[in-house]
Amino acid sequence: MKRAEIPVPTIKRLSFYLRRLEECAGRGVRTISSKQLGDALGLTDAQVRKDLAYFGPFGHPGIGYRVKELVQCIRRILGTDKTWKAVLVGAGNLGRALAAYRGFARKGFELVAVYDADPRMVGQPLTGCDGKIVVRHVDELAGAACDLGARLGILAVPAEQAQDVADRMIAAGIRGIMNFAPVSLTVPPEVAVVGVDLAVRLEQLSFRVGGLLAAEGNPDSLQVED
Amino acid sequence: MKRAEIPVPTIKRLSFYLRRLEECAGRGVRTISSKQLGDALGLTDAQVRKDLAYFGPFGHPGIGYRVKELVQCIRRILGTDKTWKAVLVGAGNLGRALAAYRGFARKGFELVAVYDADPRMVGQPLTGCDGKIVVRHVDELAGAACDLGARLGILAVPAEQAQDVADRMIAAGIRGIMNFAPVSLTVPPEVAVVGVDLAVRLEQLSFRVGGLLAAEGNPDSLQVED
DNA sequence: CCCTGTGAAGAATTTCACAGCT
DNA sequence: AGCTGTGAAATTCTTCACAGGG
Repeated sequence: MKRAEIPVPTIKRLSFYLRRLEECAGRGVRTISSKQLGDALGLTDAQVRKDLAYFGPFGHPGIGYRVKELVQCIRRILGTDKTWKAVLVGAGNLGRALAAYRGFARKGFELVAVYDADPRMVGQPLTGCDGKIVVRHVDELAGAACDLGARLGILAVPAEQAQDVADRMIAAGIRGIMNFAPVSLTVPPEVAVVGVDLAVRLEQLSFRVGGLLAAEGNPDSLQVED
Repeated sequence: MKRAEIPVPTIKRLSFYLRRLEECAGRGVRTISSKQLGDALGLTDAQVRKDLAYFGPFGHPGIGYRVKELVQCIRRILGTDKTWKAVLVGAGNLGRALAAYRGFARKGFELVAVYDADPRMVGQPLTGCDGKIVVRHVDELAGAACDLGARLGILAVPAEQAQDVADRMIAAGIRGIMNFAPVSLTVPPEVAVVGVDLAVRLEQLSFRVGGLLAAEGNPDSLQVED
């Protein structure tokens, strides 16, 4: 098998395959066919096979894919077989909810520090996260990656401050940013950014329920996973 | 201009155009060229023009696009020129953070009720949201859309309950669901679903920073807005 | 027979490049 | 000159369809 260029859509679907496979593994399912996996996600069997085949011949003809084996492989591809340390900036409503979110730890992401610019927040302990994390002032962010070993940053500050904080994160050695602020960040090419803008998602929903196309009785696909 | 089929990627980008345009409008910018708008979002000028031209000849040759005019048009296309009423199910960490999130109201989404299955939650008032919203029991959801006029539902419950609650929402008349649970929902074709799975996004970030491709020194695009 | 991996065909999307308006 | 709207070309992605293994 050749190491071709992997399509971007394939990479996005990998996470959904993994999610479903982990669920199957939890239910004790041993093997799954491309058809079964695809049906659960609204994809064709050919799509599933082609996606997975980019990374190696994981399937077993006549059998399908071994669930536990495939889970391991996809985790390694996505990089979630290792533990990632992350810092969070912004201890407002959203930031605190994110800090308390169990899903991060479950996927191997460890929050090592939380920062905020508001002096009233600084020094407060965070509820919900098992560790004894205390909010620090954002000025202490410099060097965080070196000192704490963090390579990922979660950005949960207002739009106006997002670019500035992103710059500080990068200066501190952060290599990947999960951006909850409703702006497009400008970053050097070696830094990765994934955006999570709730307003944007809401607009997609609004469009599909009552936007221009829906108003014209268009029987389009109404599912948007990503 | 003919009413052709609009590409899905175009629809997704519309939200990002709008976000940028609203920011420009706020700074008093009157007109913007496809080049300027594209650069801010990492797209080509041709892409921007083609996307916008699907919906009408909004541009003015030699001038560009009038910002306020275009904001209005895109809002109408997306359906965010109207107010949408929504219910939220799940008053845990995430649910409460979402209820307090100002961005919803700012985009014209009005939260009219919040539900939870935990009896300890029921009856508690929600902090952060200006209204006097009290958590109700999820059994009261039936008929919510009729009674309160809600057409959108925000699903912030654990994965195990997500499908069941989605079914109840649909029975209650909800037509669009924003799903924060890490599962793919099965819904009738006339119901729209947009998923927001933080674990999935985190995996995308992990992949780009240290996954299989990154490990091989691949100089791919590291930006994922959506 | 059931299932995967894959070349080839087909469909969708992006980029190019240029006519035409200001 | 500067900029849009748009066919046509180029590219990317998905589906088809079948050879071959279990």
